[in-house]
Amino acid sequence: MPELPEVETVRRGLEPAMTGARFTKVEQRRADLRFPFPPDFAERLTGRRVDALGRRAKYLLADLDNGDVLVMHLGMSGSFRVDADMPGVFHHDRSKLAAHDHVVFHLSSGAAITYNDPRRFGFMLLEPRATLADHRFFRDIGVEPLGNELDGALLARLFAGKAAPLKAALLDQTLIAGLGNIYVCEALHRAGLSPRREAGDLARKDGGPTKRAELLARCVREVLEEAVAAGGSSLRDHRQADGSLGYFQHNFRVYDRENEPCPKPGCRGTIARTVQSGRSTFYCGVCQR
DNA sequence: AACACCCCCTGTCGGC
DNA sequence: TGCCGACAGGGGGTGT
Repeated sequence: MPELPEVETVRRGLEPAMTGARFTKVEQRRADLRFPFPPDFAERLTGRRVDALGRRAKYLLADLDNGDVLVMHLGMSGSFRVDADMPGVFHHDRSKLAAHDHVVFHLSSGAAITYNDPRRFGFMLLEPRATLADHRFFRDIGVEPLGNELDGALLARLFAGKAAPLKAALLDQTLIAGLGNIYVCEALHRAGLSPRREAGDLARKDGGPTKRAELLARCVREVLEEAVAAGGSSLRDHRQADGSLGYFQHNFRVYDRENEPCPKPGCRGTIARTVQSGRSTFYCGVCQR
């Protein structure tokens, strides 16, 4: 599920239970997810307090009271579940564990937070806050699309000289961080731009932004903001931390809508599917140029 | 440097 | 019904 709006939704769901709480017990139920857990993972977390729960791109960042950061990435299929008010009730004493529940955080708030991830493309790291920006996973991460920086001018600067198609450039986390396959397709449709158009085409010769760059920057922000407001998208029954469903999937205009009529008012096109960089692209060949 | 691929892993779905 | 391939929200690593 998780692109920026979904990760932000997870962050908001976990924040009340985590912030200010201490880890009273950490159950690590296997040695690795995508990567091995950090050495002594459970021991190093136990007793620590969470000072703040943040997000960078698609990463969740729990700032701990000893200067470390618990970094969590959901990969393709990761999710968190919060069971509130269960002091002393440990999952391994009950039959509450589900398949693919890999980590359980028991917190002094009384909440138990369970990480579930069938495909195990997610991972957790424990890194000092002071050097996190230098970590190889974070060193080259691009701009936050919902921060104040992303406008047509910046988009043009990022894309200038790039021969890659817009689809690939928007997916490139070293340029803009947090967009994934769904929201790239949606933003391009809103902007009326072909996913195949050269990214460099959005910069003028003098490096300034074209009208298309201004429009695309607006559409990227708009679709992400709407999705965050809707609690993200719930595909394949994916749920928010509190068990509720995000509903932005009902607002998809092109994603997973191959052969449906283009929803743009007045457009007579049909949504097509193609493959770019090994991922499905959904678009309307009539109104997206 | 800037691609294009392949891979990690499990579950689901459509076609035969 | 069962089997098999294709595909799924990500992204690190390798090779050209």
